[in-house]
Amino acid sequence: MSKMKQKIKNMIYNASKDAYDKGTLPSSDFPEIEVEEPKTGSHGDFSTNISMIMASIQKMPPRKIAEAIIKNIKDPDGILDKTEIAGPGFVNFFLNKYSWHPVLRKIHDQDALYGSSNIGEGKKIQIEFVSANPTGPLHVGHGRGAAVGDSVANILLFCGYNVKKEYYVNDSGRQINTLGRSVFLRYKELFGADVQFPEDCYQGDYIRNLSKKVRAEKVRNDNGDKLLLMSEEEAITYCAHFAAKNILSEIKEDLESFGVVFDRWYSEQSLFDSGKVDRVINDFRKQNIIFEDNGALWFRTKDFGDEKNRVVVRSNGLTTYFASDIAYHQDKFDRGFEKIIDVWGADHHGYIPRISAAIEASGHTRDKFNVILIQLVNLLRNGEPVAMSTRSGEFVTLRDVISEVGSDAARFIFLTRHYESALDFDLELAKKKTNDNPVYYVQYVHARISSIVRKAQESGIGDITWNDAAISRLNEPEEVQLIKIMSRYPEIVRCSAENMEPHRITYYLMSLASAFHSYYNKHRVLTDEAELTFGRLYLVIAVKKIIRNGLALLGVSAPEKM
RNA sequence: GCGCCUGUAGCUCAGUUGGAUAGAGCAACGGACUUCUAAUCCGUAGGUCGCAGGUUCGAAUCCUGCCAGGCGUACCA
Repeated sequence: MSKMKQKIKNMIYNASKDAYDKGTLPSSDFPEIEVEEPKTGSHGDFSTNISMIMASIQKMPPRKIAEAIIKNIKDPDGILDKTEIAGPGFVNFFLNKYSWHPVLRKIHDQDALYGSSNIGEGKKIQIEFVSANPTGPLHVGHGRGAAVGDSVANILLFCGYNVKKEYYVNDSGRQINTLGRSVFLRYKELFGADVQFPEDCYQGDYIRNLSKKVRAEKVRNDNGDKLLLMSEEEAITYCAHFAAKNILSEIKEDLESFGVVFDRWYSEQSLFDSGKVDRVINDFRKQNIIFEDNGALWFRTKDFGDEKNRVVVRSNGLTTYFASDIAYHQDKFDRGFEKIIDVWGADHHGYIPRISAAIEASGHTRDKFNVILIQLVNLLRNGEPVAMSTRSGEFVTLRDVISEVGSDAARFIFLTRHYESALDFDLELAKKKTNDNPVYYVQYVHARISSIVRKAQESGIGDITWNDAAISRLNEPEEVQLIKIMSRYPEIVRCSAENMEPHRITYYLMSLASAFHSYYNKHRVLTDEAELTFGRLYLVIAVKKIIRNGLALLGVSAPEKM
């Protein structure tokens, strides 16, 4: 909470108490005081609804209570201009314009840490995101998950959590086998074999490229046709490993160019190799949480609120993904994470009750498990849908998008919506350098201020530090407005962390940018008066710092020049 | 059928966790560059918050029931 808000709260509390002591208010049972910032300026800088809440307790009409409170308000620091009663009984507080100035000092002092907090109290928290199967390149949908996951991680870190980012690699199971089969068939084609390429194999061109890479790899030792001499099973396994490794390193590259770096890449196969999957299945069998029916092993997810029980080992002896997921999520808690976040595509939402069940069965409460469901991304070009079908292999990859519109624009656009609503991503729009495209609108503020600072330095103005006389010159309504907006930043960040909603920061930055651009157009920073210039530089540098900090949380750069 | 998400200005979306007269951008119209970056700004216009009830001082927000769209509902991943 902002310092200012806390001050107002204290004033209200003390005033209520004084009113009770004097007998104006009959009850000392005060509800929690809520102070908010009204959206319309005519309702003051802060406002409280306390008298409406108190009405039933005090058995008095709200406006009477408001009167009693206002009469007892004390303002030793002189921050108030006036107070008033409005509407059904709101008490509105109008602050003296000078009372906002200390916010600027705080921004300069805390610098890159302005807006940070310790609400996380160092709690170990893990966020797992992207986790795309290494069977093909990342596409735009994965990009949205990456942008959201990475940004949430940044925000939580900024708020005092001990955050680890993880990518779960599905490097085992059927789809990896299919990958190997797809590559091997294309490989055979390279040697003139006439193959009927099955529909359930991966269709994309990248499979052909991989088969060529397999051949090239082998060519160092022999004619490149070595795989044809192996058993089919051996060859497929070889291709599978080769291809998965290759694709995974491409995925890693793509993510890095998108500014996303993981702390750990966790292999699904390792859960089998270390025996963790077997162990958890055995444990749960003993506890009768897993039972046998019709030759398959079932998890009693229904007992934990799921709509039906789920298979963990099929009657053919193969485990389902759910089996390794149980072990994986148990392992997350075993590693000491107090809270885990999974970022999934919304089409996986049916999976939540299953994993929740597994977590509860492992002895953890389900409130420690959070899922962020990312809704669909519709890729458009000039308003027309771009074909995207993984089946035919015709999809626009994240790599394509980044190279076309840039990482900054892509990340920002992914974060301009709440992740719970579907997003239209228009490639042409993302490249536009107008107000249609808010990325540049925000970055432009940073570049403009950088330019002003450069000019100031050229004219010999040295370090900009707090100076009472200079700061007191900041009286223009647009200046006070800017400071007020800046004072809200820490609360925005906190809110964004609590709800795991990066878009709140995106919107905040747009409104700060808007206020700055207005100010810039109306007033000059570099004036003939040294003192005024100094004060205004102090102001705009504060804006610059917040823009930089906020963009950093979104994973977007803050350019000095544009 | 059941479950999850969505429904706010012509379009794309916010909405401080229940507050006062519901806000931005785009598109439309009219203005502002000899001055720190016009990738900007200022102004006008635009609304039955899907519909109907309910909860209370007060509802876009909470509860119920409908309507519409998307997704999911495998011994698939």
